[in-house]
Amino acid sequence: MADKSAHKARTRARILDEAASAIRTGGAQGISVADLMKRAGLTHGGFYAHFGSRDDLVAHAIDRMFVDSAAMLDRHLGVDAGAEGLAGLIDYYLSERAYRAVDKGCPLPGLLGEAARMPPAARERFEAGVRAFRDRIEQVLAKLGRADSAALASSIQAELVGAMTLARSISDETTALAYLAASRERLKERVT
Amino acid sequence: MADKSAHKARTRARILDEAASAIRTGGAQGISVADLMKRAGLTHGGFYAHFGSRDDLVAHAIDRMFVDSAAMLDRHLGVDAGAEGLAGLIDYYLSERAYRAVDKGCPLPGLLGEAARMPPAARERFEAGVRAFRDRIEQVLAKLGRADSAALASSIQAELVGAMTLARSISDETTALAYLAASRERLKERVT
DNA sequence: TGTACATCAGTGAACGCGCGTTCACTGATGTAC
DNA sequence: TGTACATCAGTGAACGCGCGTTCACTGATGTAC
Repeated sequence: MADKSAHKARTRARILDEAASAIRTGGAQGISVADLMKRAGLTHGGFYAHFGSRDDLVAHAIDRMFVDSAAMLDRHLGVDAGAEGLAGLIDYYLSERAYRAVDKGCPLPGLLGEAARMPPAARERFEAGVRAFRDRIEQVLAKLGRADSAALASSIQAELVGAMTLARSISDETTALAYLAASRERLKERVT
Repeated sequence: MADKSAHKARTRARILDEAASAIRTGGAQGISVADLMKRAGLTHGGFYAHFGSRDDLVAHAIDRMFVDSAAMLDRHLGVDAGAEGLAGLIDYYLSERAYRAVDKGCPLPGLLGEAARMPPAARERFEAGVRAFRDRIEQVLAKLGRADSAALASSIQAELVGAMTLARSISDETTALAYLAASRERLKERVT
């Protein structure tokens, strides 16, 4: 019995992993139940033993994605992070590595455009993730004594996600990487 | 005969208008041929007298959207535009009015996320639009004597589209408008 | 330890539906005489 | 000016397809005696 339910939990986690990866690449609208189950090595009928509906899966997958994202923020903006922490986050967030790892990393660039059209449960999770990201940046700025920490945090988040989304939308790599480099340098100037 | 073909051209333009509006709201993936034709007051079968396929329509609609967008840029960044022109563009682009007019205005925020998944013809048009937008900003900055005009133009474009896309993705209006205000002020500081 | 039974994760055929696309047609309009 | 014909924008039924979802089933595993 214990073995059986552990097995089920592992299968569910595998489906969620595949969903998170597929959504980052193709958007929440772009995934199909049958496709996902095939990627997880299963047949589509078994899906409903794990999730109530496609929308239910999307909401959980988005939750999952922001857990990874929060871990990334913690690594750079830990308790004692100062200006170097922020600079490290900027370099990492807009790195060539992050640019290429479309199926991993921050879920914001991939989801931004369709957030407004998401089913309510998924959207709530999405917005909580956006807020948490912004608040972490603001906390560091406030600790650095910036009076305008709230507005500056919003502005920095906007440029971070804007630059990555733009870069990913462009097919010419040189141009795409130039966008990342330009925003990396500008952003670091702005936080120091 | 002349009347007939003029009539057909007008119908085609009406379909394109509806498509541009629907794509801005629901994305290129989100429109359906039948839905579009109904909005234009026609039945779906007639669609193929005007366009070769759904993809063909999407490509033309995106072209169309960037024509409107170029007109907006011209208004603010005309031949003799200086710093005030840029500031005007920023205020306009991130205005509450532009935020609410999802079905008009700049096509970038709505299309960014799915650009990478668009059919080739549509994507080419999209990228030409992104380039034209960036280049216009760079020209003004260069004329103002900014040595870093290329990188700064990219960075400004990233924050412009990032702030609007973020704002549109958030359901709480106060928070959304705060994003716009924060980036408006920061961006104007950066270009003066 | 061995056998009989219960559980339940996963299978695969089937459903209704909306989609993009095709096509035979209609009927208003423009042309020829 | 009036009639007969040609054109063609738009109609609406039909198609094949992939989708999300349902469901009767199978067969491996865990439990009871």
